[in-house]
Amino acid sequence: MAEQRTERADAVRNRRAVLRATEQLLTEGGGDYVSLDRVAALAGVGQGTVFRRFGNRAGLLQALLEERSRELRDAVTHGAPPLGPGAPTRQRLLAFLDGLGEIAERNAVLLFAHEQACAEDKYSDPSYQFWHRHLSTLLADERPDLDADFLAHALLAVFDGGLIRRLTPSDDPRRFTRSIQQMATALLGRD
Amino acid sequence: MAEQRTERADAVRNRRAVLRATEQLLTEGGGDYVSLDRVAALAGVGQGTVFRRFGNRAGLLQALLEERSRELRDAVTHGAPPLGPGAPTRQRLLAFLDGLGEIAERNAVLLFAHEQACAEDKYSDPSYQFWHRHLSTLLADERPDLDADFLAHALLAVFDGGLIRRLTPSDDPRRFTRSIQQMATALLGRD
DNA sequence: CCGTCAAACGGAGTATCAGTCCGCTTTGTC
DNA sequence: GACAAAGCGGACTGATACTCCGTTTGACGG
Repeated sequence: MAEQRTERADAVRNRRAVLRATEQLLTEGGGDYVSLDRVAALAGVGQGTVFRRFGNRAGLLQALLEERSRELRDAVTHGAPPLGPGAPTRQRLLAFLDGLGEIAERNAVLLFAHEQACAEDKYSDPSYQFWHRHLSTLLADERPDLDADFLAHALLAVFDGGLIRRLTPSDDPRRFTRSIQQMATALLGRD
Repeated sequence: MAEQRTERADAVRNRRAVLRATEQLLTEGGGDYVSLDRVAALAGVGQGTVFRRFGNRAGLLQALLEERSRELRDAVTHGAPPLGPGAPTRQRLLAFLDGLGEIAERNAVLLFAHEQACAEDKYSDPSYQFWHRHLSTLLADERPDLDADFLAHALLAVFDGGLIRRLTPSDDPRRFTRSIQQMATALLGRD
């Protein structure tokens, strides 16, 4: 609970270097290109450092993903409408899908690499659980007659890196988001 | 196109042995336990044989999966209603989800291993494309106003090995199928 | 400014796999 | 039974995730 010692200066420097190296390798050569020795080499650190910091490959990608979705997470809990509390449920839901969709579209490669690395633990990941809880709550509020827990999983399952890559042509980068919003609307019905 | 030579007797024997070995390892120790040298050893063949026959790890799992879904595939194209042609679209769709759901529930581990191994190629897989085409056609027929192509991908995305494992408690083995049927029904609306 | 020590580091080492290669064996056929 | 083609085996390669431990570094009290 209490306070943790301040992170050592070299530790901070290295953590950043590793994340930036990961980003660079990811854009340069895709998910498979991000091997941990390459990351370490490019960041100018030893492999041990990478692992001490991030635990494993999945943790590294996870950290990067979280860095890129922190804003949405905050907006959803403390932000203003339509994302944050206060707005009508249906509107919040569509706004949330828009936000998550944009992140996913812009990070399809990272998302895919993360899914591969996570394997089964994807569902125990705090980030996943957060999105799931949020979605599930909104869905339950709007359609108490349906199985909100399942539907939340189902909607999140569509945020698949590989699928999004297929469904995101460069001339229409928001195609995926539009489609999933349409799907959610159909799911909620006209009411 | 013409005819291919009949498969040599030893080849048949080995192919079967490899598939059976894969099954056994899968149930014994899960997806990660199925390494190709283990499969080869248990089947009593060399690794080369496994690769010549199945191409790679994904191909091996794919073959097993296809073996276990061939029946549904046939029923969908040539079978009697409610799966086959002739029945009302909505009924065919629910019957199809029931069939695919049962296969998925019973083979969640295999499904998961296959997804891991396939990586991105999952979507180019003939089996995937077949299910997608079928679903897409049915959806387009029932709700021409929606994006059937996307919805078919979305529904198939929910057939995720890891998710199904989580959603399939032993005391209620059809939970997943029921939920996805409910979801499809909501999606199609009351009409 | 310096001594101390826990925290952090580096990178060689380990274990495990997917997938290849090529000399040898089996099978089907005439 | 001889021949060619199809198939076989398993050692080998290359890649990669992750570990281990001797060494270095930085924060901090004196």
